[in-house]
Amino acid sequence: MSQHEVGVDLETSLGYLLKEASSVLRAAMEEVLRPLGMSVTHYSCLELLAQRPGLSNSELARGAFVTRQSMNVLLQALERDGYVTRPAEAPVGKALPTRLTPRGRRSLEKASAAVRSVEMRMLAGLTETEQSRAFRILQSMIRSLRDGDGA
Amino acid sequence: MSQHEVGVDLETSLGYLLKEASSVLRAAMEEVLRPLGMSVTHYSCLELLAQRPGLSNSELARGAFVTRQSMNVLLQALERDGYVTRPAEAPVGKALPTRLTPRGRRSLEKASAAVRSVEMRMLAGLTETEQSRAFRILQSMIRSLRDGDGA
DNA sequence: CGTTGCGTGTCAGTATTCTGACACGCACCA
DNA sequence: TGGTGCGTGTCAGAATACTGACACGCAACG
Repeated sequence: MSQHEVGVDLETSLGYLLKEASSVLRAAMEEVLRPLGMSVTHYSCLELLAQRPGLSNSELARGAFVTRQSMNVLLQALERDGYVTRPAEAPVGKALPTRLTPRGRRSLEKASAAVRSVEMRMLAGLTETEQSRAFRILQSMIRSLRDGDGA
Repeated sequence: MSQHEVGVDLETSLGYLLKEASSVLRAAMEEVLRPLGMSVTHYSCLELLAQRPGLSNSELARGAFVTRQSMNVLLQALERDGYVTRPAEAPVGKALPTRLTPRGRRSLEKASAAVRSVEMRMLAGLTETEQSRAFRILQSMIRSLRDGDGA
């Protein structure tokens, strides 16, 4: 029942392995983020804002792979606790550009270091060449899946 | 602010790319599974049972990357709808070995073909060599993260 | 000028998953 | 014989994310 399968063989499926890797990575991130009182989405939001200041709620949602509704609840909490700021009025359109406060930036520093250590650990057994290959391969997978999206 | 970063550069982070790939793959799977009235976890459970009959609730949960509590609610629904069977009494210990019914097997066939087509699309732009490399690289990442788990 | 399409923020309700906790069965070892 | 550790199934509650829907601002086009 495990050879000449019409379906998907879990032992050799790259899709399954991809999901497993992502799951283990997420768990490892949660582990180091929990002591800092931060969730993965929480961290993702702050990191996105540090690298691309002024992102709107919808853009943050896309970057963190959640819906804008979910990101909005998070942003409201972050704003309430003084980690980010949003203008009361939209400078253009309806999009509210969000920015980190000094407190948010400080909070991110420790988290970012922690996450970076996790990523280093993940890549520990790989050569530079393998890492570049992994990068290109993953990008190819993403592109292939996106292209055939509405086809 | 994007070079010599202490933190994580989203543009070059393998961790971020991994999450993105996983997210896109999940979305693609949901898209082809929805017409069949099946969620990703739903499908994962059936596929696991097809390839490893007699798995317990906890084992299925680990295989599908959810908690046993979540898997249990799913299993109860699947059992109620006649896709799987579980004995009333545990043959040994407390673990209840689960098996697909003919109906479950039939339902899985279409889903498995659909998911397989998604995986084929994902790998369309990759050579055989690249696929083997991807496999080994992902396994290395998983092992590295798991090893340093409780360290 | 109107209207069509697209992206956005937001409200409400639903679903899903998770965390915490308890009791049970088995294996191991003192 | 009794105790300890581990894995399991299950109940209850909370957190989280999602789907659906609405109104608004902007740009493109007739």
